[in-house]
Amino acid sequence: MTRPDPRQRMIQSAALLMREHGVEATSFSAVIEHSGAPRGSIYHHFPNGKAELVEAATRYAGDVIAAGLVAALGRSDPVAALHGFTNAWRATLADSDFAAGCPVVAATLEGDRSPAARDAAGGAFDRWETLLADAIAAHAVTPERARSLATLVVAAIEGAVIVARAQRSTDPLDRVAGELELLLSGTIDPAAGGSH
Amino acid sequence: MTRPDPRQRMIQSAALLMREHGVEATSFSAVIEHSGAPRGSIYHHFPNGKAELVEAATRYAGDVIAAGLVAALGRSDPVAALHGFTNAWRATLADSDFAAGCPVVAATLEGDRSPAARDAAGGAFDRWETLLADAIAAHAVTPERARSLATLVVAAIEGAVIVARAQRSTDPLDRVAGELELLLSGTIDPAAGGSH
DNA sequence: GTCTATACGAAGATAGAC
DNA sequence: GTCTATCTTCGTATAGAC
Repeated sequence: MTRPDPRQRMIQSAALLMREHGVEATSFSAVIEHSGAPRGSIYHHFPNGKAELVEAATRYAGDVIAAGLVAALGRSDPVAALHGFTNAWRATLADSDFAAGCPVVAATLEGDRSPAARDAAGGAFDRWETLLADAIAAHAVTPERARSLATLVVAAIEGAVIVARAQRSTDPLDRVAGELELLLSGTIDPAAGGSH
Repeated sequence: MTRPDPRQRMIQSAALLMREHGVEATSFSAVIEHSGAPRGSIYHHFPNGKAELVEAATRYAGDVIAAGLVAALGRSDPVAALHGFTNAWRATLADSDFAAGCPVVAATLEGDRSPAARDAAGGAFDRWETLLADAIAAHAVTPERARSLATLVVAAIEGAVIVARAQRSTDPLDRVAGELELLLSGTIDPAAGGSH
């Protein structure tokens, strides 16, 4: 358990701050303070400045969530994995008093000044969709249908997290999760695809 | 067709700028320039400064979309109304080169410094959900189910718009719209509720 | 209601020492 | 790799004249 290098800590801190306060409000000062990284080395680690940090943080967040998806889909069927994911979001919302959202969404919304970060966000969404779509397609669903179901799941959960933050309640997420699980369990064939 | 007063023009401009650049990047200078409103009267019209402007813009955007929902649901069934709405979003995305999103979402994400705006966003989401839920419940669906379907629709569309912006493509929105229409048309009873 | 001028702070970024 | 100092720009907000 070696301590991660400053660069990595800054990236993690940036992702955490972005998901709570947005990209614009995630200043270098805030990242320095949160990560405990040395002040003087920002432009050593990120020569292109903030745009580079934001892009790296977006990519990092995308990777973390993708890894979670891979793990969840590897040990259970899509419906159970979805259930676990919405549970994790519930915990994140409650633990942060509804301040924390998704860093990838933050990068998308303020992406007009960081095209690279926005593209990284688009790539992250695509990877999540593909992971989900492949898992769904393994259960006797056509690839096209699996893809549109996967997009719906990703979009609906991201949207539900936003509504939940605005209303300071997990109820919207609960309702969305219920509908998604109902739809998914009614569409896929539980018998197929089971390598579990 | 009288020209709206400066205050109203500033509110509209703020909403337009917020949906493209976010709350933080919507500066007074930008609002002044976009609206053509007089510089010196900002704090005359908005004594509480930017927080007040952002709250007003969020409320305004919520009202505009709610009015659109009322109109669409008044002249057609929920499925057709949904179709019209996603079409409108497609146009907004394409016309803005995928820069424009939803001002209410923007207010939610950067709502840690404008609690009033965030609350207005939560209220807007709730009204949209209620409008949709009532319309769905009129078609032989239980109120609880109608509510969760309505939340899913709102969340999924907002999420799809975000994914579409990140990927600079309307495809995600197309897939989500297709799934939502399929789900909705398969759940509601077209014969019921028809005052059309 | 609208103007100009200005105070004040914070942000991103650069330069040069160590 | 990390430090400090500094430049520049831009933001919100206020004061006081018209």
